[in-house]
Amino acid sequence: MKEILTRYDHTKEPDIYARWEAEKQFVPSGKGEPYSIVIPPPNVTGDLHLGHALTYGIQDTIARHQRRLGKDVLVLPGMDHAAIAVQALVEKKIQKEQGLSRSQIGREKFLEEVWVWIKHYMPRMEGSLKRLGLSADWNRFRFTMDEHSKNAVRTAFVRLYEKELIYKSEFIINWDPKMQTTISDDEIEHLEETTPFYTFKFGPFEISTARPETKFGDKYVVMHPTDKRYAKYKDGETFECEWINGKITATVIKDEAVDPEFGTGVMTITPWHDKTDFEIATRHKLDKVQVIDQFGKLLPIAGEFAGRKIDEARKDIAQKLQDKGLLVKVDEKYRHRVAVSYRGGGKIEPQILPQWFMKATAVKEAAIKAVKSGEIKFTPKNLEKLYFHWLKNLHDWCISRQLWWGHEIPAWYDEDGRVYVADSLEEAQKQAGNKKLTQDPDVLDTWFSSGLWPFSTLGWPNEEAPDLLRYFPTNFLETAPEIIFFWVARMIMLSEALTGKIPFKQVYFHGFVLDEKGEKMSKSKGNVMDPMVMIEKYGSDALRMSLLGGNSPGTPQRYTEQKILKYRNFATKIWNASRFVAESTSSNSKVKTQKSKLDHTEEEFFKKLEKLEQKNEKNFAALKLSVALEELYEFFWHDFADQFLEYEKTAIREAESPDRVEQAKSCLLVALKRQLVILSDFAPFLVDTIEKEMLS
RNA sequence: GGGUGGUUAGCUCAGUUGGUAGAGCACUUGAUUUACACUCAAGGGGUCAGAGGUUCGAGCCCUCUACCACCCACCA
Repeated sequence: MKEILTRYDHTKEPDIYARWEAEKQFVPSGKGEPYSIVIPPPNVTGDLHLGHALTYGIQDTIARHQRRLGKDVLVLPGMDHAAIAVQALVEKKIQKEQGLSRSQIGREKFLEEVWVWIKHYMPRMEGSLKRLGLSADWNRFRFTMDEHSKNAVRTAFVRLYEKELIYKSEFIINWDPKMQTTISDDEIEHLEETTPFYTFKFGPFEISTARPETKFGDKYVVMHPTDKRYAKYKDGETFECEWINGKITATVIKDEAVDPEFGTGVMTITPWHDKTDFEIATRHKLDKVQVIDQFGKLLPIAGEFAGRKIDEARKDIAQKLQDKGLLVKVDEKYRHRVAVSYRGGGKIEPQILPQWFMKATAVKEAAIKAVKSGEIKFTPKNLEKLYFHWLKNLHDWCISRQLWWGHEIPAWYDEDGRVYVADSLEEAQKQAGNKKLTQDPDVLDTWFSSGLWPFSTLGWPNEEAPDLLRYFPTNFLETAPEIIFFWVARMIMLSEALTGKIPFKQVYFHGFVLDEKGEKMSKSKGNVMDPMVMIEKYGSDALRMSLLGGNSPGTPQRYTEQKILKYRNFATKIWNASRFVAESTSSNSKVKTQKSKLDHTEEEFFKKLEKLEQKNEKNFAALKLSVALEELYEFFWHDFADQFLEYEKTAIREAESPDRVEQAKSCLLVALKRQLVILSDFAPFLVDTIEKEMLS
């Protein structure tokens, strides 16, 4: 036998993966009980981060375990076009490289640039996923913007429209003036800000606002119906009132949305630019007036301020009100939250615009039931509460985006503005006769196509697609709790609406991977740890085990290189214990254990090993991967390597009969092999190498 | 304002049918012609956030309090 190194050489891992692929190890056999995982497609926004390494590590560990149990395992890989995220990055890129904005470059050219981006990053990311050891069937790879996905999206849109679950309507939406698009409520984050808070006279009332620049069109003054201070003012009553640009006629409105405790308990409303105000105005059928345009500039209604940017005009407007003697007081240190686009970073300005919506009410009951009934299980279970809470308060989902990169909306308009929804222009033309049609310029929210992912990847809308029949609903979905609403809930809703089935049976949520200070890793903070660099340094298995071990589902973990060291050392330990067993048993290939001959120590050891195997299976069934790994670590290192192996080593050296030596060797070999089986879920590269180099 | 999770060794964290407190790192002492120094052996270090309750028995179940983290919400 050739000399074996004292270290596991992880640099050969890519070759091992290539061999696995060549041997078609990850192509489902089609035999046995099906077990399917459709991976959460990473955004094609760049390189993978540690969260990806964690999620795919969990999925692959589960997949390998199921495969080892004899199931017909499909792991379907794919990637997401990430409409707004990728568009923002490409816009930044062409701005930097060519000094051009997207409008300067034009839609067609811009999309070419996007594809250049995609084609650059997609292969890199595929390589990374393979480097993580993800045992996926790459023949079934899907991209959310490939032809198949496009077809699925069009079909879904048309069907939902026909079921009246999708509609177009004017509604108050979140407008991002920076990206020039609508975004959904979930794409907003709230940042605290200190800003002056003004109180003005408004007729007989005093009203407070942080945003005087929106107040030009205000002509309704609203208070709580039971507020005694204003009992003498009747709902619908009008009065003359001096305001920014002269006299106006204002109307009193009573509505429960007003908090009597806040400020003066009276407010004026700006329905075009505020959600609450919009709702009040809608309830009372009031006029809605636009004051700010899509670029964040004031419209002619602002009189002398027209054309000015809102932020700049604010102080001057307040000054004018003060000059007119309408200012009561200013609180300079008012803290409030501003809505900011999560992706683009622009300040959100609500606007009323015609947009496409998906109705929530009709499918949310089914989505609640799917989880309540236990058809879909969440791990950790407490996230079910979060899910129910969100669904209960769910409102319609704005699915159109004024972007260029994304799925085109399959809707066409004739010259009179009539809409035709169809899965192709030809079909739309059939409905429209000989009228000239133009397609809706908007694209769909990226989560619309992601929401179809578990079934669109398996062949839907072809309901006879073999993969769909065999592997849907899928068994396991692994993702981060932060996208429980964006993604998990929407997949469940869309699946119920389009297939009548649940999309998956088990959802497993991992926690955030944080830096050593407990802070989120981000490029701007410079605390990002690149999984590929860690793999270069320590090997893929060490990285995987370090992410899986020592934490529990849904809870965040602080992560340092030290943690990888622990498992890199574990890998070395396994390597050397195996090396010792292999080298000492190589002379006699026909080793076997005969239970009758086992001595007490051996018997106890094997009893304990059997217990470990049982516990391992139980832990996997309960999705306690961390516990399973830690138990394995303890057992292998301390029970096996430190004690049992030492015991047999002594026996081999000091034994008086050859039989005793044989027995010791066979015990070691059997014990090692059984442990390697369990280990192969967590450390596939290492175990494969040991088997190939030492035990074949 | 509402919700969820957390508080266990110096640090980072595990720990479910409730049964004498665990790991990694760090620390102390020792070992070595060694499978492995990415090692081994021995050891120090914990009123498991605080208070109360249930129980023969509580890190674990219940109640309250404190602090931390995250999420949600229309406070103009």
